[in-house]
Amino acid sequence: MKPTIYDVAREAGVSIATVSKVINKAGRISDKTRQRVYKIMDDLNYQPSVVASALTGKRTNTLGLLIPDLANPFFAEIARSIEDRAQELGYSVVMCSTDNNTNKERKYITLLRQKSIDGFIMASGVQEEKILKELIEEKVPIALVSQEIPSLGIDSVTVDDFLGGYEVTQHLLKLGHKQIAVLAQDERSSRERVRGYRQALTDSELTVDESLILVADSITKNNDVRAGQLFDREERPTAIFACNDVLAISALQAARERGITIPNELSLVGFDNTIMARIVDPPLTSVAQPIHDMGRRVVDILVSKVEDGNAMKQRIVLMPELIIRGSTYQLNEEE
Amino acid sequence: MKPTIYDVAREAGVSIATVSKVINKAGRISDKTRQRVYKIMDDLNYQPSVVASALTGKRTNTLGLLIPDLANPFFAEIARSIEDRAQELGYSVVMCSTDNNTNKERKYITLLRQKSIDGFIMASGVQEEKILKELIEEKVPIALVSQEIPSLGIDSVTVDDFLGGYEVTQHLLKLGHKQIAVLAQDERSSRERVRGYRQALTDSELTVDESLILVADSITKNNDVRAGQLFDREERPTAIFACNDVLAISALQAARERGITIPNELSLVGFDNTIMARIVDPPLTSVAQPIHDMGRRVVDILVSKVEDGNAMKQRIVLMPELIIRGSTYQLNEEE
DNA sequence: TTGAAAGCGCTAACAG
DNA sequence: CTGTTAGCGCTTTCAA
Repeated sequence: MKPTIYDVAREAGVSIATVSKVINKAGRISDKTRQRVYKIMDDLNYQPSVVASALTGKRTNTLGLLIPDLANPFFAEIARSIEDRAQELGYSVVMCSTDNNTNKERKYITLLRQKSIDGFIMASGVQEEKILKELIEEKVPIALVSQEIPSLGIDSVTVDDFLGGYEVTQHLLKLGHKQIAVLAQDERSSRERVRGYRQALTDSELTVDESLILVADSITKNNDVRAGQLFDREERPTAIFACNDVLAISALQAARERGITIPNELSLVGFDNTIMARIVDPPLTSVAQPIHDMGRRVVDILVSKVEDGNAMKQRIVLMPELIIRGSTYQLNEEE
Repeated sequence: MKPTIYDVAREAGVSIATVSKVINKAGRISDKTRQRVYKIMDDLNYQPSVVASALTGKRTNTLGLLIPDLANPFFAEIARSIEDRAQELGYSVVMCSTDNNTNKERKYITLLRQKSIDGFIMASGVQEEKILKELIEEKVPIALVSQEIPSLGIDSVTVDDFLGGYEVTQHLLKLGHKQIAVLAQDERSSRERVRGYRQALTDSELTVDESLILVADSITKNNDVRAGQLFDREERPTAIFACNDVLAISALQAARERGITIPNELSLVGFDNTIMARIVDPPLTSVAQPIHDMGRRVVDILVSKVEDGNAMKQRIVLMPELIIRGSTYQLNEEE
């Protein structure tokens, strides 16, 4: 059997209260007893039970992470950075892939609440505000990453999607592109990026051609079809801004299948700057999100809320960075 | 405050024991009381506390997953499939990226044991057998995935790495390659793959040129340098077998930098068939592991051990599948 | 500086 | 079929 606090107390010839105090570095314990207790704990290889201590109202030191899809490189990287920071602060994290499905979100949340986790990080694009409201009402600490819901005033760490979209578009405009298509996802972040795109066009006194903006259906995998639509138009766009690298790469493949060369005949920009952007050929111009930082900050925020109920609310917006690679190119004059 | 079993009991006018029984569908309860209790639980939005029930010796319904690196696409996919299956069976999973670092492994294991998780899945290439032995002695359920340690007789789900290496090599031999280099990692699985490579050569009555086998140091990121070494030899190999896609892709990039075209001047094979294999150009011939199946099976095994202490031990070996894509090519006669 | 004892929410005999 | 009660391992007053 695993030793309990009673075993330690008995061996050390003290009461369990004393042992508890030395474990938690609480109260005043004489150096002598403290040493003795430490020694016994060591000898017995005693590990306090988090379960028991949680039952008395202490924390479980466990966070829940709701994320759309762990197998997606972007989210996998976020998950990793979150996990690293959590670990540094003494927390474990249980991860749940939601596929952005409201039912799964619900299920996971109930499940994790039964397990008394200390707080939630939502990287999932929670659509149902009700879910979040309930959590807030019950004072469960939450922090969002890579999404924000201004109306609820929840702490969050995001990247300035609007700016990202704006910069991408400006970059393409500078290269001489006027026919810039957009491949978006049905998500808040995509919408912001598209807003940036519109703004950049407007600022350059160009009109927005709505037919160039395609929203991919997030469930079905028919992204290629979408991209295809763009290529099969009579007047093919000279550039595509994809709202994430996955979309960009499906466009890249669709182009390849049609013998359209990138960047000569088509410039392509992605978003997220995942590992995939670096390995395709030509390497993909993409907008980098400071993933590492985002994970770290969101954990810091959540933990501060967990450990101090009325920690200051914060909404952190980090800057995106356009990483220019080989997939974008000066438009030829003659075209 | 969250309602407790007492609140439910009081409202329903029964004892907590009765409530406990309806929650756990144990004992015999009249339909009438059951319905009443259910109704109250619903009205109060009562959620039983896993923490409290765990303290009485029941399970936490939580598994620990030790994995080298969540940000690595191969492991991310495994993690996702494990999580999906666990969720189906009512378990949550705590994920820990170990970087194959023994200290981290130790730390995570202690941490998770304090939290009374029900069992461990090790996808991490645990080197220190002692760690595992301890766990086994203390009867903590464990299952390995993507690695096996025959000496300890631990349940595991793996792919036949030897066969994978063998098939890759045969494929290359059939294409006429004789100078086949290997890029390996310092891991058990790589060693098996290399063993398959050697066997295939031997079976074709070719001698193994040890200088063609390079083992990458897993920590430093100098894979490119390794690949470079191969290209800068006087007699350049005509094919490279990389023991995983990441290595393959660094070789691909090194080749690209040197203007060596694939597959004309160099055939390249990877392993794992991650998403990366599909998106590079040319697409990478790679060995597919049935990741989805592996995750599922390993969870099934672990859960069966958790729920039935003396479930049968199993070591499952699944078959790899060589996926031939554009990166491997018939060697020209004249060369 | 230490210890006795109550209690956290639930389970599992056991008794009725 | 239902209730009483003694823990599970730990924290936390409150006394000593």
